Amino acid sequence: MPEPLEPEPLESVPAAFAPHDHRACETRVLDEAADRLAELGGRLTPVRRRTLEILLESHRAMGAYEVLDRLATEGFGRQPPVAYRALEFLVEHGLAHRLQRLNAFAACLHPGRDHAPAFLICRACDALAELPAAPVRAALADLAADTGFIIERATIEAVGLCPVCVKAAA
Amino acid sequence: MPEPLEPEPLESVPAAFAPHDHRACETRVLDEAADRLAELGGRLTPVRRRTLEILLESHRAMGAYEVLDRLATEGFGRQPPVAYRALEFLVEHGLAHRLQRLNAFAACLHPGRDHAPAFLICRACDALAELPAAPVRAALADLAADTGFIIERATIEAVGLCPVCVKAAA
DNA sequence: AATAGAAATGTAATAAGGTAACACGCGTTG
DNA sequence: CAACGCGTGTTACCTTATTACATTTCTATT
Repeated sequence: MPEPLEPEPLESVPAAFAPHDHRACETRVLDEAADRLAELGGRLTPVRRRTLEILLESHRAMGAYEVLDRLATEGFGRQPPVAYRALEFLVEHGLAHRLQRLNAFAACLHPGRDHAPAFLICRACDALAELPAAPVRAALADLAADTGFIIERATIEAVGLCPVCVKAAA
Repeated sequence: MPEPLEPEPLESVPAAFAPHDHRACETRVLDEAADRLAELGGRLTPVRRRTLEILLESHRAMGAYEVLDRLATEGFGRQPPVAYRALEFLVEHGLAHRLQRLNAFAACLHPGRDHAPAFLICRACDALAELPAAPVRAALADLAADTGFIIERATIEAVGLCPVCVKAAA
C-alpha cells in the first residue's frame, strides 16, 4: 500500500524506491530551486527550468543526449551544448547531480548547502536514490588522511537492485 | 573471490605517492598476475600481457585510446576493440581497474587481495593510489541496508591533491 | 596427425558522449 | 546611445565505446 506522505520524511526507504506523490516531489524541488537561485544570483531561464523539469519527471538519471532530444522537440536548440550548458548550470548551482558511472545526470532532490550524497542505482529499473553519505565520506576521509592526500571531491555510487526489483526477482 | 587474505603490508603512504622501486613493483604484479590466471584459467596472451605492462609503467590511469596507441605502434591491432577487449579481460580477472570518473583504466596493484578498493586521484600529477576500502564500503553497506537496496558493485573515487603535490603547492 | 570447435584477434563502420569556437540577440549600465 | 555581459544558438570536431563480421590461433578430441 502506498505510504502516507510526511512533510519532511527522513526516508529510511528513499522515495525513489517507493510509491509516492511524485507531483508534490517535483513541485517542492522546483520551489526550492527558485529560492536557492534567488539567493545565489543564478537565473532560472526557460531552457534551464525545462531541463530541471525533465530531470524531475522520473527518479532516473538521464544522459545529456536524452535531455537534448526532449529539449529539441520542445523548440529549444538541438545541438549538444544546449543540453550540456543547462545541465552544467544546474549542477553548479546544486540543483542536479552528475553521475560518473553512468555518464548521466539527475535532478538533485535535496538541494542544500554542503551536499555530497551517495547514489544507489537500480540496474533493473534505473531508479536512482540519493542518500546522505556523511558516514561514508568520513570513513573515506579517514583513509585519505593517513596518506596525506587531500580530498577535494569524491564520487560514491553503487549499482545493484532496489527493494522493488529484489521482490520482483523473487 | 573468497580468497584467504594475507595480512596486508599496507603502506601508510601508498607507493603511488612516494618514490619506490617501480621495477620491482611491476615484476611483482606481473608474477602475481600469472599465478592468478593459472588458477582462474585465463590466458595471458601477448596483447593482454603487453596491455598490463603498459598500464604498469606508471602509477596513472590511462585512457583506452592511449593504451591502444601504444599497442598499435608495437604491431598489435589499431582498432578500438583491440584495447577494449584486452582491458576488459584484465578487469574481469582482477588485474586492472576501471575508473569511471576518468573513463580510464589502471593496473591493479593488489590482485586478489582487495577487489574493491577506493581510489585517490591526484589532479595535479595524475598519480593514482589504490586503498583498501573496507571501512568505506561497510559504511555504504550500512546505509544501503536500511533501504533494502542490494549493492552489487560500488565505485568510490576521490579527486584531490597527493602529498607530493600538496608540498609542491606550498 | 587431422580436425572440429572454441577462443582470440583483427577489421570497418558507427554510436554515444563531450568540447571549442564563433555569431546573434537581449537586457543592463555608464 | 554605446559598450558590455550573459544567455542561446550554431557548426565543426574530438574522444570514448560498441556492433558486426572475417580471420587466425589454440585446444581437445579422435
